[in-house]
Amino acid sequence: MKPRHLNHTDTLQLPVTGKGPFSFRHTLWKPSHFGTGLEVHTATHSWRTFRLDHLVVGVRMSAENDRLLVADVFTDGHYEPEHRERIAQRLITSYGLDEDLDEFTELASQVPAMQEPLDTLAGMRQSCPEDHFEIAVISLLLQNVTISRTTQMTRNLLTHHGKLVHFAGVTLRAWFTAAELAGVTPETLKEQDRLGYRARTLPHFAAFFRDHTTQDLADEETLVDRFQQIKGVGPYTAAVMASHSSRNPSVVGLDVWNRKILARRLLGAEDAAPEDLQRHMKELFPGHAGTAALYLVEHEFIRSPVAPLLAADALDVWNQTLETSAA
DNA sequence: CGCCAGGTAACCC
DNA sequence: GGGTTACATGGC
Repeated sequence: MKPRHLNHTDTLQLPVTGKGPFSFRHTLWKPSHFGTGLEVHTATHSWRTFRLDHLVVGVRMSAENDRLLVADVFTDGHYEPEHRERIAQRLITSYGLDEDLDEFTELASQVPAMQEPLDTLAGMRQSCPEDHFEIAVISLLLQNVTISRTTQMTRNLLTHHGKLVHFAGVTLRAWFTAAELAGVTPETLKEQDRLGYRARTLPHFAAFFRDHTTQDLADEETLVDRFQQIKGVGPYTAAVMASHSSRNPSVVGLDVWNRKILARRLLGAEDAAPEDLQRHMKELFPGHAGTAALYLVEHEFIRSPVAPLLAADALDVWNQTLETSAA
C-alpha cells in the first residue's frame, strides 16, 4: 500500500515548563509499549502521527536541550492557523511538558524499590499521544489476550480503517477517528479484523466518542463512571483512560501483567490481590501511585524493550515493512 | 487438546 | 453485593 505524502507546514519550539527534570528519550519512547506503527523512535528522534478530526498530522520531534522540544509538523489538506495552537497543546499534554515531577521524585526517593528506576529513568513523564477514544481502543485490544494478538488486532484495524502516511523520511500508520470507525459493522470487525468478541463492543466505543468530544468530557470527577457505562469498558479500561489520556497521576490500571511486576517490586511476592496492591501504593505514593507504577514497569523492560529504538539506518527497512504489510 | 493471555458482562445465590 | 462463567482467538 502506498502511503500518502504529508507536507512540512510548521515548526514548533515547545519549552518544558513543569518542575523537575525532563527526559526526552524516556518520555516519548516507552520500553514496555508494544509496536503499533503509529510511532517510531531512534536514539535522538521520535516520529508520531495524530488525528485532529479530519486532519492527519505527522510530527518529528527531538530535544534541542533538556528544556526545549522541537517539533516539525507535517500535514495533509489545509493547514489553518488554528491548527498550530491545537497541535502545540496536544504535544504539551501528550508528553506532560507542563507537569511537575518534583513531588513524585521526592516521595519516590524515600522508597528503596524506586532507587534504580529513578536513577535510570530520571525525568520520565507519562506519554499518551492517544486521545480518550484511541486509548480506549488500545485498552480494549489488551483485554484478555497476549501481546502478539493485541499487536495483530491493532495492525488489522489500522491497516483497514486508518491511514498510511509518509513524512520526514518515515512511513507510519495513523488512527481512524471515532466517526470513521462508527461506519464499520461488527461483522467486518470480527471476520476481517479478527477482533473476536471485541467486535461487538468496539462499535459502542466508536458511537460514544463520535458523540462526545474530549472537550465535552472535561468533568474529571465523574469521568471514570461515565466511561464505564460504555459496553466493554470495565475497571481496567476506565483506569487506563484516567491515568493515561486524562493524565491523573494517582490512578493505576491493574492487569495480570503489571500486577505481578508491582507485587514483585513492592511486596516481594509473585502476585498480590489488586486491592492490597492499590492500598499499598496509595500509602507509599499518595497522589502519585500511577507515576510510581510507570517507573517500575518501564524499568522492568528497559533492558529488553518490547519495541526497541531503531538505528538511524534501519528506517528504510521499517518503511518497507509498513508499506508491504498485509491489507 | 487444554490452557491461558497486559478483562468484562451476565448470571447466580 | 460478591463469587462464577462464557466470551473469540491464536500460540504453545
